[in-house]
Amino acid sequence: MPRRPAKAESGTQAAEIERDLSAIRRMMRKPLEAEVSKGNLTVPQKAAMAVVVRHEGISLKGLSTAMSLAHSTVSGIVDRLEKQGLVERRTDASDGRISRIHAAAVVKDFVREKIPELSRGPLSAALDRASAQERSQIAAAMRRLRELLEAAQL
Amino acid sequence: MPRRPAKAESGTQAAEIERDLSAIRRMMRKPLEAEVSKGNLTVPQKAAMAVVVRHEGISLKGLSTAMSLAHSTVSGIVDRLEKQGLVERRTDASDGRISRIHAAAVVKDFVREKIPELSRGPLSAALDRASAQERSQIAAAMRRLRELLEAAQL
DNA sequence: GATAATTATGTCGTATACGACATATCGTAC
DNA sequence: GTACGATATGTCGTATACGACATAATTATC
Repeated sequence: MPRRPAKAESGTQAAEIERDLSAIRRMMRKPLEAEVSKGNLTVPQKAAMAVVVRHEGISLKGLSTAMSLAHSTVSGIVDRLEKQGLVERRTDASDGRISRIHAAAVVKDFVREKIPELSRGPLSAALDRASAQERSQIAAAMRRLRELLEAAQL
Repeated sequence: MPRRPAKAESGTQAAEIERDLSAIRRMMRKPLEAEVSKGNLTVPQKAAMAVVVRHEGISLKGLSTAMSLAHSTVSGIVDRLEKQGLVERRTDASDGRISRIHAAAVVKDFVREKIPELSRGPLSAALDRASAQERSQIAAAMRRLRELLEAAQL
């Protein structure tokens, strides 16, 4: 028989948070998709480009770590970017296992120019509507939740 | 040269929050996958089952709304549950457009028994490690972020 | 009562996203 | 220098997840 504490139920909160996360994720994606259909990049592709431009020749491992995604996922993203000629894989000279990712010259300028606005996605727009204090609270809560999950993971 | 205002940069916060969300999502999924490979349900499937058991004969539209997912996504989830015989689609008698989703008898008991623990996923475990105050702060921040995104959506 | 607009699903193509497995390469121990 | 473990990547199968489109059925409009 599960105990039913009178105090705030973490189970109910968990369910609520899960729904919130689902909705948040969905809305963060939505407005960008419009831009994507105009021939631009998807959200993860954009994020990957930003990292690659900032860290020219980053390894796939490094990129997947930076993006908090599985290497197999990032491999597919890079595949698609490569197919569009936006990125190139070059095997490292000294270590043949590593495939270093380089941004095409055209893209570097493009990204450096556009990233400030590109990175101003729906999340930034939403945060602008909040006070500095609220932003800090949200950021702190997010960080805390991540820590809690990491701790529970062990 | 990007200006560096002394005050908190919402752009930096946004980038941080995005990374946190990615990591959070990943960790929330991970431990469940182990259970899944034991022949159980995936996270979205579990969530769908919980809703269906609670709302016997819910429409696909209703289910997708409850889950904050596109109807096409939920359609696929129901497909897979149906293939396993856990769920059944029955066209509504009075309105032929609606396909009402019913949980198999076996599943109802199963879910009613197991859901309390099943829903005690990694998120609940993580929240247990936090104080009641922290939990409230996290839940509030999540709700606020969702509201902000919804507002920005308009 | 026929037609148009709306609504609920289904389906398709594509892009994430993961784990499991395979392969190639490096470092190390021997 | 060879065998062995660790590491980096690639590949495969599956499950989300979405928008766009098609279809069927209800409702509204005339």
